[in-house]
Amino acid sequence: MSVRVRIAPSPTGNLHMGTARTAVFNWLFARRHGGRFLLRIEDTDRERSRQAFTDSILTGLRWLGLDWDEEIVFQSRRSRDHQEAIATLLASGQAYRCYATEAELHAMREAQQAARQAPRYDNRHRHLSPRQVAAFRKEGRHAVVRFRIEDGQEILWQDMVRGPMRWQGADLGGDMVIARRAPADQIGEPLYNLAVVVDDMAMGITHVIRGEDHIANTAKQILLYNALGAPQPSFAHTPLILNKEGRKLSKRDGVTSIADFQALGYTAAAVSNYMCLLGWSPPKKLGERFGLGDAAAVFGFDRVNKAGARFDWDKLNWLNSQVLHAMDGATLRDALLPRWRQAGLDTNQPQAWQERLSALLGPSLVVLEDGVEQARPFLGTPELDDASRAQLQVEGCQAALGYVLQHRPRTFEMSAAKALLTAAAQAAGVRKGVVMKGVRAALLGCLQGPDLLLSWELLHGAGEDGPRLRSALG
RNA sequence: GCCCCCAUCGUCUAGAGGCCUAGGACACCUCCCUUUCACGGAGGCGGCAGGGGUUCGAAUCCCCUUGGGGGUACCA
Repeated sequence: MSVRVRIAPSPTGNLHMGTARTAVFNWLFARRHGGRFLLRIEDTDRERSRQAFTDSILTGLRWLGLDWDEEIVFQSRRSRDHQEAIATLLASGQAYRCYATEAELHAMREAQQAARQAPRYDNRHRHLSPRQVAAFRKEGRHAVVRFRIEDGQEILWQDMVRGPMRWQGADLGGDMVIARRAPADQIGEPLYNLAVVVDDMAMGITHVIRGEDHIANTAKQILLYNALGAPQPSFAHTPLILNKEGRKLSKRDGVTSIADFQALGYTAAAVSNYMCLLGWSPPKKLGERFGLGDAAAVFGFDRVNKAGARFDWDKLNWLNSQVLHAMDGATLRDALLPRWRQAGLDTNQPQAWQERLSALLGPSLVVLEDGVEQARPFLGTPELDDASRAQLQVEGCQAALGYVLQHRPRTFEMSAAKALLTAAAQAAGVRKGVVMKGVRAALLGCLQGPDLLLSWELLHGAGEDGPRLRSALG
């Protein structure tokens, strides 16, 4: 049977790290086995679901390169199937209506808590007599639908990450609600566990790959598969991504949405690479810098860790810088251009010139956004910083700059420029370092940056070196 | 509270009983390259949570302790 997996985010927030990493694992597994990677939007929580979040999820997945294979399934459009399944369970007696009011359930939980017991539904309406039911209905009570969960049973599955798993029915909290409260002659909106199982069945999902936080759901869902007469899929519960404090990464941890990373100037290559590294260890031959395609060729759950993995900015930064350093000028320029525009920098230079600038800046970038500040001295007239101003006041610096300006050749030539700096130092009677720093200050307005001669050459090409040297004098 | 899961350098990890004097990567430190900042290169620091077993032999298997995490919805 061919592999079919899915990622099933709910559009109640932007695509974030945890979901994306789960998507990565699903995608890798599908590609590794020549299977299909599907997408289902779980938008049954009407209160919290937003179209904008659906868009964010699709955009994010595409950006990462996680292409899905079939039409997107929207859970909200599958309510007929859900209702049918619930009706089936109701008809077979595996589910029943519970008329307990919220107040009654609340009181029940209070009592349990007071007695230091685990909160759970006490199955009080599991065996209602027809008379009791009639009484509740006459009262006008609404009802939820509950699925029977026998306390005595044991639920077993072989987890692709964790090995043999075992769960006691008694630890599942009593008969579970599968349909929201509704008038007693109707079936309310389906709840998560029911909808997931029905949809996974309909979509022919063979392997459910999701975060460790779903383990308890898996036990409940296996019961539903059985009740609905469907074979249960394989399960893989991946370790969670943890924040700095070692807790499950959540939206409250600041930068966690994929769009945030993109905005900061992280590349899809680095982000997807890093997500693979959180919890999965690639075989040695792959190294640790690789594309999704390379990873897909060797991916397996045998090398997925069980313990949660802390998110580490340093490592992501390093990966991203590696990606950026390896980019050629043309690619980098295309990536940088929108950011330059956004920052209001002068982008009127010829494309080739911008590409050379990008190539010059490349090795010092960690994120694309760094390319804005670092390009600033080249694009538009720079403001001299304090250190530069001070440098221009250094004994002999002005004389040296004057000499440089005077003897500046029409066409820039590397060795000639180098010789000119030496000559200027001699003429002004200062060390060469003074001249180099002085020229740098005059040209770029700051004392640090890429290679001086290459920077100069670039500015010369833009016709900027003369004016800048001149304005630094005087 | 109850249930479940997990545990190797600061972080991500390799490790399937002898190949381990525990390997790699990031971070950190030093040096080299460079008359700047980076890049790059070469070194260095640093770990099997603790205690019991099993075994000729344990980071690896078992138990306990401790620590951490997840779950406990008419959310997904």
